[in-house]
Amino acid sequence: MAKEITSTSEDFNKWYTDVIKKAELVDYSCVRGCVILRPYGFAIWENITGVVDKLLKKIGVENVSMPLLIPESLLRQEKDHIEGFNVEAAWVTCGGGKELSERLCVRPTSEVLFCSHFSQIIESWRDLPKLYNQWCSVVRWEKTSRPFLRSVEFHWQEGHTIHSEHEEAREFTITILNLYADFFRETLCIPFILGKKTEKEKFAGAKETYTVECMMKDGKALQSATSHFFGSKFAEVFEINFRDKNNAEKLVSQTSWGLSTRVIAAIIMVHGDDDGLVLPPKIAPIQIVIIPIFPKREEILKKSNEVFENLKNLFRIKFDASDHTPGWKFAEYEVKGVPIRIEIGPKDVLNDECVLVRRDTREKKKCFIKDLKKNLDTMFEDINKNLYLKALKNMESRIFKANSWNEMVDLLGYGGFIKTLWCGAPVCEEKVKNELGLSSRCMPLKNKITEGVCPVCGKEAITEIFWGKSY
RNA sequence: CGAGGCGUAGCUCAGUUUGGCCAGAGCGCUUGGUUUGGGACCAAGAUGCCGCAGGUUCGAAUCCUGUCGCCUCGACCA
Repeated sequence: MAKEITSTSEDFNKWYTDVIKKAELVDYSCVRGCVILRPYGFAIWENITGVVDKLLKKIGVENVSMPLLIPESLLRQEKDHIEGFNVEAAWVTCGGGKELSERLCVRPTSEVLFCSHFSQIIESWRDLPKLYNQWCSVVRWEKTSRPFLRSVEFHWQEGHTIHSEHEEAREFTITILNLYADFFRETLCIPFILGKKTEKEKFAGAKETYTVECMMKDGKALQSATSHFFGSKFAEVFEINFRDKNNAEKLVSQTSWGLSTRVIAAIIMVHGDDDGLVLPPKIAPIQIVIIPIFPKREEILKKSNEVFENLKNLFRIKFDASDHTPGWKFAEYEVKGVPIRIEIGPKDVLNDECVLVRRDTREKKKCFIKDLKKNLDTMFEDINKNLYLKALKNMESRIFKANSWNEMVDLLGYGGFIKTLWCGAPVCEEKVKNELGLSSRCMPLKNKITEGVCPVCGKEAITEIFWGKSY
């Protein structure tokens, strides 16, 4: 066996790093915490950005590009914001062989750059809203890093919008959250809990932070996309004001939201199995691979090529005529998570057939070549459905309700989310964190609270909340 | 940043305790041939400043000091 992958049951963390290496998604670079996205890994990201970019443009978001560097004085203007990012900031202190008079921060996020720009270009209510986004990479000096999950440099999109009214901004925060949610469900086949972060867990400088909270196969949580409502918190500091319809001066209301290469970690850990990646068809760099069983036999090569030519404009498809054995290729494309493979061998050529094999279920199916297109379409649909439902089942089976502190303690060993009521007090959240090792994941948007008490302090509860271990 | 583990061939590792026939194995890679419906086989090859820098010693992969990097678990974060 050439490519050994640690099994998920033996060591989930090792399995994860094995998979990303064996599937050739990343390689480690010579800079600590910075990884190289290899062609196959970057292709996944390109497919993700392609879909998300389209969704954003559909609702009127425009792409821009902000500088990589932020002057220290600018970054320091909003107090909560710099506090949140201070420890993980990377600084440029030298340029052109000279010490700089002011340090420049390599952007950890671009709120302040957008703010300072907005303050320049906004004058009238007619200029609003501005719905901006940029695709870029940012740097956060993380102490420990793991590819896709947490790295010093990572790629993402960061959206920044300003609106004339708080209500409109808040609504937009939720619009984006729902856009992310649709993307996770429809494109990535990943289930999630939509919710609001607690004060403790929210973004540095935000008034409210909303999250797409996903559960990995091992029961741990991954905050996979976020959307923040700022109100006028930044607008005040950066003086982003405008004249409203009554000629009164007014501050804008603001949002920001982001989705990073971390979603690739989610894809790996939600769908993957002991044989490697299982990629959702819509973002798989190779959706179909054709494997000829005897690539040197002319009739097989010819038939395979014919199939390839017929499908190549409909799907992202690869024809592998290399001289590896079929068994080697089967395993190789399974590691890489290719959703469907087409086998064409001597028996098939005789009947003008081929064999379709699904990555997610391993199901094999004979198919007449003339019916391929139709069969592939339905198979892709099935795969999409199956991936989502399987992941949903796993998540739901790992959400445990607890009514008391003792029940919470009893549920600790199972791995997953614990759902309780909560009084809203930070001390209770702190206690759960310190004594149970669980952080609050989110307060669900679909809050079904009627009445009850907080299991930590016994006082009246104001919300439902999910607890869990997170990546 | 705290606790632990690890750096030897492209990869996985043996060798380190007890310094000296100790530069090794398997996989991969190259070439040729036979194979091919679940990671094929045979033959012939190529590949190393033993992470890096100092030190101890007649002699260091092996002992000492420093340093860099990686992994796991905490803390912190998307």
